[in-house]
Amino acid sequence: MSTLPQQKLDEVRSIFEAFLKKRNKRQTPERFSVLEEIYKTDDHVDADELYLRLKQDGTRVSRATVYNTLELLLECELVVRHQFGKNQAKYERAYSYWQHDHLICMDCNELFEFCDPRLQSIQEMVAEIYEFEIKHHSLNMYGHCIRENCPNRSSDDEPAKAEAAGE
Amino acid sequence: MSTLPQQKLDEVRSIFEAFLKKRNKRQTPERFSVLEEIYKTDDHVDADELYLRLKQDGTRVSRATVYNTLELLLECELVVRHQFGKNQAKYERAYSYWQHDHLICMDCNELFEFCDPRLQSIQEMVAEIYEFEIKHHSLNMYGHCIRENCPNRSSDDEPAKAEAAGE
DNA sequence: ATAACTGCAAAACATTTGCATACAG
DNA sequence: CTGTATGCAAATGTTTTGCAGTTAT
Repeated sequence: MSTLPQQKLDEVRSIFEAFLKKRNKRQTPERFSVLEEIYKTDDHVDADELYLRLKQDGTRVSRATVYNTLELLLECELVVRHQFGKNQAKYERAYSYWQHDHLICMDCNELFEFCDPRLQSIQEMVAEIYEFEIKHHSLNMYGHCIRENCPNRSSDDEPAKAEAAGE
Repeated sequence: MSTLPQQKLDEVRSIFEAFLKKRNKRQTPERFSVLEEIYKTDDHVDADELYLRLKQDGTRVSRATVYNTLELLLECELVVRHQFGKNQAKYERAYSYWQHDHLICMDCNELFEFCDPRLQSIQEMVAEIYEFEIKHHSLNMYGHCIRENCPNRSSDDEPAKAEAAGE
């Protein structure tokens, strides 16, 4: 799933071209570099990581251009942005991939993707009740995984809840 | 729902006291000021807003202390933090309030709270499948509300999707 | 008393912006 | 050619940190 068939890459590229043309935006090599870099993997990358990867690949783009291009890619829905609790957005390719939700281990930060059709029903019901046109949603579940090598194992850092109102 | 009965405030306060004692932390007036300020309303406030409100109420606390105290309040689960797409966290009182999810209008930023029991089932199923102990989740739905006075009405800013792969 | 907490200001970090230069149309 | 996009560096906005002074225990 990590690498993408050339055909899909071409599709994605032409979607972006069409979008830029429609908006009277220029088709600069930097923009296509950013697009291709983000479509190279199925990672959830942040803007700086993307900048560094591009640099490492020998593509000279500035951070400003990376941010700028990501904004365009969000607008044409070729990329989605996630906010996983930190103040740093993560970006992920979106074309022809299932819309999924996320499960995050708070110990090792491992990230899993899942999908449950009931969310669609919930979304529709909420839309109807509140008279909204819902465009998208973001569902993240946070917890502890049970992996052997997960820092969870050494849980001296116990949640220390407040179940003691009258202690 | 905005104002809180004194009894609940006392409960919340003693939960915090117990938590601080358990952690060998000091019970400073600043910490209780922050707690009380956030429990005064059902708003979703950011750290700076909280700082300003405290200042206006005549309580002298620094931003650093606000952030610091919010961290403690998150740990004892008296407060929850939300990341609504922007890079600024919002905080909300949590004790004795229903765990709810959010519906956000992308035009006017109006925020609605909802709750659907199916989410609980989804959470349990995901926990079982991925062998996770899920602690909490965050579900936000984004869209357009249908209110008369919502900036949505003047939608010249149409999504401009990329449905034209072969244009 | 004394170790932890506070306020302040500076630092860190992510993101945005302004402006001179480069280049797509 | 022309105006838009780029790169750079400086600005912004949020959160964190270091340190001297203060205070709860």
